Amino acid sequence: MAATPSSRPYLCNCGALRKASRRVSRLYDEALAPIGLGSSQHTLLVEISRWEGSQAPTLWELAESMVMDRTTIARNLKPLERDGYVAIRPSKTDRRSKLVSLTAAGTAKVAESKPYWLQAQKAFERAFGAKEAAVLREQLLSIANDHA
Amino acid sequence: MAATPSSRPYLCNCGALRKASRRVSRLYDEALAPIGLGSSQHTLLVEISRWEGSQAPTLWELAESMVMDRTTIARNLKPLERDGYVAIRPSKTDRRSKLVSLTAAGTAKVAESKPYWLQAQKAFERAFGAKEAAVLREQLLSIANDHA
DNA sequence: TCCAGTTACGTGCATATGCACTAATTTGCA
DNA sequence: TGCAAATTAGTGCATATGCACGTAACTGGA
Repeated sequence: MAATPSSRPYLCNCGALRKASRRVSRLYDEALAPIGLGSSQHTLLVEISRWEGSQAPTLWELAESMVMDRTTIARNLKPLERDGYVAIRPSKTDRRSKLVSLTAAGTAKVAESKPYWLQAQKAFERAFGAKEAAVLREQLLSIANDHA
Repeated sequence: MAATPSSRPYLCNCGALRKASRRVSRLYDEALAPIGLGSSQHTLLVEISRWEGSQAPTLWELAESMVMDRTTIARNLKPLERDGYVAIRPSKTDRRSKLVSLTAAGTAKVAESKPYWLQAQKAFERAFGAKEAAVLREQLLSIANDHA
């Protein structure tokens, strides 16, 4: 037990954020494990699915919306491409760009993952409160999207 | 610009947490770059320093307080040990355990890092609000330490 | 005392994360 | 038109993260 090093208050916003992020990531990882997706992969697939109906995003656009480095996105897509969930093809209007989209299998995987994801989502909100979680999410997203 | 895939609300607590975590980590990484520490390394050094005055933590205890996997802690300590900031020695009362502590150089590094860390800390709180940040930290730490 | 169960750690594997540097392409201005 | 500047992506490197599996050491009861 224990592991309470000091009673001094913990002041680092970054440290608190990362700790919570690790804890919650593991919760979602466990929930998604039965279908072979990690929390990060799941988030990525869902994010791509949010472009449905509009032009497929470039790597750069996807990186922006994921608040991720461009090169990180490219690498994180590798396993998903290998497993047939996403397709990456060069843009016809700009040969530098690559467009990312879900395959049929990818769309199906997102649908399949939903109940597992929901389980983690509910577990979190059972502990933290659903309304509190909604507020927290908004705060976190405003931090994430802070283009200051 | 742009990269707003959909106007549908973003519901995933885990996704929001990870996005915010990445954004803020980069803020702290940049601030700490001049002294050659990453945000994660800085947090780790500070966490170890919080044991000052009491028995040095074992890898297991440190992992607990960092909300990190045991093996992750061990590996993250490697660069810090290599650079002479932390010492890892076997426990004399339990030969399975290893105790982690700061070296003199490590203690000095924590002191040296403070103004750089403070700069990131203030930048964050300038944008998010100091009081709001304090509340957010408490929430994040309660999530991180949720032993449910 | 001795062994079964528990505990603390290390290694191999796979993914996650971002920076510096490089290559190809596009764009805008002279 | 033509080239300098900006944009988009890829590679190499280093660290971050956790799981499965294996090993050594401790602990408690028969």
